[in-house]
Amino acid sequence: MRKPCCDKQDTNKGAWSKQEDQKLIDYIRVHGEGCWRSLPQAAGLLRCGKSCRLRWINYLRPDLKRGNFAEDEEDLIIKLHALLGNRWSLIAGRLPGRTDNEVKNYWNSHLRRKLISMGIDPNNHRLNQKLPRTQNFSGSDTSSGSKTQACQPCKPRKSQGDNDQVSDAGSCLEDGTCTLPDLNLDLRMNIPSPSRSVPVVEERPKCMDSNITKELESSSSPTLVLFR
DNA sequence: AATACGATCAACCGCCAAGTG
DNA sequence: ACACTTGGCGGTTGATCGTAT
Repeated sequence: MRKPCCDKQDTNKGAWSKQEDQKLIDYIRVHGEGCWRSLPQAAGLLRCGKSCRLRWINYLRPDLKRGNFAEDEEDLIIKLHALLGNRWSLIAGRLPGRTDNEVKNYWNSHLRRKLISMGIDPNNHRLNQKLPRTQNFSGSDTSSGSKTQACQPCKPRKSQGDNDQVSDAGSCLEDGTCTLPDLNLDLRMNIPSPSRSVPVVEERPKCMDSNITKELESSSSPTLVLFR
């Protein structure tokens, strides 16, 4: 039997109140992030540590960029998804100010549909021959362009979740349905001139960045529907 | 105006991997 | 080497809001 992450009976659940937000912000301002398990008690919150972490990362962090996704952000998400599959944290790591949750939600609510409407299978980024594909991506033709075939070389982080997404990986190379685009990926957001502290991806901790870079570099198979 | 329906997004859940003793 | 703890991730759920009927 798995141990719960915290003593559920003493914790609040559901939407956060302003007071709770403020407590969390105040505490992290003083003590910094980390030690999520003990944080709630220390901060005087009746929440489990996981909940605090999520709230901070997805909503309260000062460097979050909220609001609609720009067209270049959309394109980047699609490209990265073609490469990485549902590895939202990695994708979000290339989008300054965006969280994995936000990217995931945006994918599921907007981009998936968009690809489908273009006749592209959002799981493997391959053109679905049966569907019409007369529409431009993103409604305008500025960022859309050559639609090339894609498949997914990504290796799932774990054996479960991604499986269905990547099961098809590489198959397009074999079955010859995919034309080979030149993989012209500039997988980084251009930040015009950040007036302040939007953290650039390089700041992302751990080895994430080097991993993704390696992955991209080693990705010899053209997997993307490119929008350019 | 009321209701139904769909879309969106914040939050939770369960699993996994890394770290530690 | 093993067990346990903790942080992090992706999938899913449910509340809320907007739109159509």
